[in-house]
Parts: sequence; C-alpha cells; structure tokens
Amino acid sequence: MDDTGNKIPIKPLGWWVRSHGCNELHLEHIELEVCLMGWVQYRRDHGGLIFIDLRDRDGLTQVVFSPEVNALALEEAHALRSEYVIAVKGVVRERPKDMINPNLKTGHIEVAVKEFRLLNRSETPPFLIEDRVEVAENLRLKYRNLDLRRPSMVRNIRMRSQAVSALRNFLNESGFIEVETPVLTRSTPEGARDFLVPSRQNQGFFYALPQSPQLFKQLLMCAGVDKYYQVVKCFRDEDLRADRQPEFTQVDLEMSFVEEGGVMSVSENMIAALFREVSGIELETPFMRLNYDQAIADYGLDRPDVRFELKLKDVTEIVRGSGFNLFANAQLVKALRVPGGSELSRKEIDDYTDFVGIYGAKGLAWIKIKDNEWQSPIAKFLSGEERAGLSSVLGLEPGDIVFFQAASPDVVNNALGYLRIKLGERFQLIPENTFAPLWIMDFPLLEWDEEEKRWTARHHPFTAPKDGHLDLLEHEPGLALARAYDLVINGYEIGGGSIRNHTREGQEKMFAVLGIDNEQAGNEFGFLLQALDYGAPPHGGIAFGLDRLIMLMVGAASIRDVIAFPKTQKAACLMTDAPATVTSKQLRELGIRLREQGKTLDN
RNA sequence: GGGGCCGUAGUUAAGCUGGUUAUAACGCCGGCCUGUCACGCCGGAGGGCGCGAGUUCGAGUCUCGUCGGCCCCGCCA
Repeated sequence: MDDTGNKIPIKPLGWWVRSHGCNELHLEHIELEVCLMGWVQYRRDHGGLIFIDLRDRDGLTQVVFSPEVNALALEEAHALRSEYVIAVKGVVRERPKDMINPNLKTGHIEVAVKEFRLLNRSETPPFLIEDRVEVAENLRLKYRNLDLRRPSMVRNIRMRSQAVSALRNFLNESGFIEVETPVLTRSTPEGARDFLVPSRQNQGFFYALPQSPQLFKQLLMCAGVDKYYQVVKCFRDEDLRADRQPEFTQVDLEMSFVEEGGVMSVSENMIAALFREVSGIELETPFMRLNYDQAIADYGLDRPDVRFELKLKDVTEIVRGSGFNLFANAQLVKALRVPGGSELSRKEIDDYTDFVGIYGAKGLAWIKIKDNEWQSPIAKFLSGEERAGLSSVLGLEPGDIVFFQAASPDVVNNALGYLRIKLGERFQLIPENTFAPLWIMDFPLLEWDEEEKRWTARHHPFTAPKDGHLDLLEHEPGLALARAYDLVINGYEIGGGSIRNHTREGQEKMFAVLGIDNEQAGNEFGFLLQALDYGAPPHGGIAFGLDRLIMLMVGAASIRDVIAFPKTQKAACLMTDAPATVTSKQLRELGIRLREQGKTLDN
C-alpha cells in the first residue's frame, strides 16, 4: 500500500455503537443523530464536498462530508477509497427536493457527517463490488468473500436462510423432530461413489461420508421417532453439473405409519408454505400428479417442465409400413409439433440436429407445414395415408414444424425431450416467474444395468415395490413398480422419496434381485435387517435438494450462486485450494502410501 | 472416460486471412471541483497475450501438449 500522501490512521471502534443499518433511514428519521458503519461503495469527491455511499448487507446510505459540519473530517475523507471500512456519526437530513435519488430506498435522506472513524483500509478489490459487472466465475470463487458482498449474492444467501427457517418452522409445527446423524459412517454398495475418510485408529479401514442419511433415518423410524427431519449435508463423489455439487444440502424427512399420500401431502404443504413465506407465491395444492409412463410418453423425460404445453406424440404405428425405412423399422417413432415453428432457419435446424446428437440421435427428421405443401427432406417418402395420419394425430396446421425421432425408446425420448425444452426457450413458450410443481409416480422399481448385467435399484434398495409387485421380482423384475415419488418443479428434480420395505422378508427379496446375497446383506446391512426384525413400523419419507430449491426460488442459473463457498466442476475450492496434498507424516499415521510418490506436501 | 466453449492491462472485452511501438471502456494513481449519486474535467501509470514446445524471416493470431474455468454426455440408487 502507498504510505505517502494523505494517509489517515485506523482507529478502534471505541465506544461507538451502530444505531442503524444502511438501508434503514427515511424521512421519519430526520434530525436524528445516527451512527452507521459499513464499506465505501462509491466516493464522489467534489473537493469542497464529498459524498460517500456507505454499504452494508442491507443497502446504501449517502453520507456527506462538508466544511460547514466538520472541516477536518472533510479534509480526512479525501483519503477514503473503495471498500474502506468506516464508521460515521452524523445527523439525518432531508435532501433538497431535486437531489432525491429514487434508486435508493434511503434516497430521500442523507447523513451529514459530524465525525468519522476509519476502521480498516482495503486494497483495490480485484473486481467491482456491484451486481451489474460480470466477472469470470473463477475470480469470483477465488475472492468469494468479496463476491459475497455483492447485493445479489447477499440476497441469495439471505433467502436461503429464510427458506431453511420456514422449512424448519413448518416441520417443527407439524410434529417432526430434528435429529442429527453421523457424517462419518460406513461405505455401502449401490448408489453413487463414496467419499472415503481413512481411519487412523483402525488402519486400513475407512469411513464414508453419507450420500444421504437414508439408513439412519429408517433406523430412527425403527426407534419410534415417528417423524424425523434434518437439514443435512450429503456427499457424492460424482462428476459435477450446474445443478450438482459434491457436497450438497438435503431437507430430509421420514415418517412412520404413512403411505405415499401421507408423505406427499406433508411435502406439498411444506413446499407451499416455503413459497408463501419466502417468495409470497401461492402454489396450488395438491400438486399435479403424473405417472412415470405418462411423463415419458408426453415429455420424454421423467422430470418434465410442464410450464409449457408442447407434447410428444407416438406415431410409430402410423409410419409402420412407410417407404421411409428409418421410420418403418424403428422401435419407436415420436413426433414433436411446434406451432409456428416453420420460421426456423436451416441453420437453426442443423444446430438442433447437432443438439440431439448429444443424446445419441443419428439425425433429426423434420417437416415444415406450408400452405400447400410439406417442405421436408423426408416428405417424398411419405404416402398420402401417412400424411393424413400424421396430420390428424398431430393436428398439423400451416406454419408448423414437426420434428421426428426414430430409434430406441431411450434415444427418442431423451432427444425429443431435451429438444422440447430447447424449443420452448427458442419460441419463448416458458412463462417466467412461474412455478409448476408436479409429482411423478409409479416409477419402475428396477433398472437393467447393461454394463454390469444386473438389475439395480432405480431409487434405492430400500424402496418398497407396489402392493402385489413383490412377486414380480422373481420372474419379471422389469415390470415391478416402486412405491416412489419424485417432486419436479420447472424441469428440476427437487425431491424424491418412497415408502420403504419395513419387513425383513421384503427387504431380503429386494436385495436378492439386486444380486446382494444373504452374506453380503448381513455384512453390510445387517443392522438394518436386524432393526426390521424388532417391530419396525411401516414408514416412508422423502428428501429435497435444498440448493436446487433455492436456485429456483432466486432464479439463479447455477447451484453455485446459492452456496456460499461452492466448488468448481473439478470439485476444487479456489479460495482454500482444497483438495490439497498432505504431509508424509499424516499419511504414515493413516497407514497410507501413495501409488504415485512425491505428491505429498513435504517433498 | 468423452464432446463443446473460453483464457489478451486490476476487470470486461476488441485484435480480419500471422507483419511496424497490442486497442477501448471501466477501475487505479495525481491534479481541479460545494450538490453529486455508476459525479464531472485535465493528466498519468499499467499488459506482451494462461503455461510449454513447435512451424515461420516473423506468432494473441497457425500446430501440438499442458494447466485452469464454464456447459454438456456418461456417471449422479
């Protein structure tokens, strides 16, 4: 720092006590002696008069240094710079009529500074502390303490706090008990990759950080806690996305003596209370429900964004005998009609073709419906009958475009499902500031893992099958449905849960179909099975992704904007430089030797 | 594991087909200024283009590698 010039000393707070926040003073406070503390946002130095916008987490207040009030203070205030921390004492006064700043909540007043103290200086910050400047995210993450000073980030963090408070209030009032569960637990098969923690006292043994408190909350039900919840960190060592972090927060709950409806209605009321209290938005309950098959049929995805109406249509049968071989032979052919879509340029269509390629689509067939003809590379292959069929099933009108996907069901549904969202954005079909919650029900219990050649749990291994579907596990596992439910809002999976297996018999059958034999089940889930033996009540629950929920509520594009200290896509913290190497002594204590030498802190 | 985009003063960007001292705005520093409010005016400093090789008479500009950030596929019960 430059020590020359008009440097003024840093002073202690002394007996000064802050009287108001920087977004608090109005006309009713005129004549009042106040004491404000905060950061220098803007300095407007007129030589004989200095204006400073003082900022704290609440807002801005203009403070004025003038010779009439305190000439010495004015003299010293020339040295103030951006982000200096100061305390001012002064009198609130009304601004002259034509000097009112309508952009500030405190714009009708200003504080005439009688006395001020410099509490700390600041280097010039690496970026301006403002909402309107766009700064590279790696810089924001490196200087997160500065990034968090920006009003929009303050707002996000504060809203998150209010949301958690609203959720806790609701659950507390609804008879739930918050119970903390271990962060150091054991690794279990199935599910995501675990973060492992080596044990010093038991060398060669490892804890795992919980992917969720699933087993503990079920044990709490076995304990008779009846209604449990927790706002809890969960850890999954998988690759990141805009809406995924390696550590994230769940609002986790579990209830005894309930079926699907019991959990869902508590959940709806909780989410509705949350939106009402934090955002002032009234969500209509009960939420819409859609079964999984229908979601896939209409939207291609199991987390449909139902804020807009475009739907997929199965046209497999219509083009079954088509002269267009791709259509005639495909396992599934679906169409997506976009009203008014024929305005799309060739380039846009090419871009969409590339886009669906991401999901394994080999191409993207399309037809533009013109007044007197169908403009399309594939129109010539379609018979009059096929045209008539498509026309009536899809309700085609001039000006439309129809996209087709003919392939395996997975590819067709994914490609058109994601294309639907792209087109919804392109044609501005998605209303803003709208929240469309819905439940997805009747999921398949199991999923075939082609790589491992075995069935895996679609939800998790503790989910109960639908009544009567237990017997399907032996012969037709793929047909068994789960007593599971997902809450989807605006295309994001916000929560998911299920009714659990609460008998040993049911749980063992589930393990069996997953290829977990009795020995392994005993070793790894023995405590659960044993708990089920001792009068486990019927129970079920759900977990909500708090970060995603807040992201939706504040309108952020990334989960990182609602997490105070998030990690990058490579799971690094740019502020602390975690993860980092450790000393060889630390490793020795843990009984660990690195496969690649020379990567410890001390060599 | 894979695909795409990006990396140039403190920041945000421009830099066409490789060609003299690498631009601009904001910020920063100095000066002036008593009603500004993203104050204004005058003057100034500041980077060799993420890093490393290579091609070339010559490289922000081309090639390869590498590091980092973002988006996505796989993965995420």
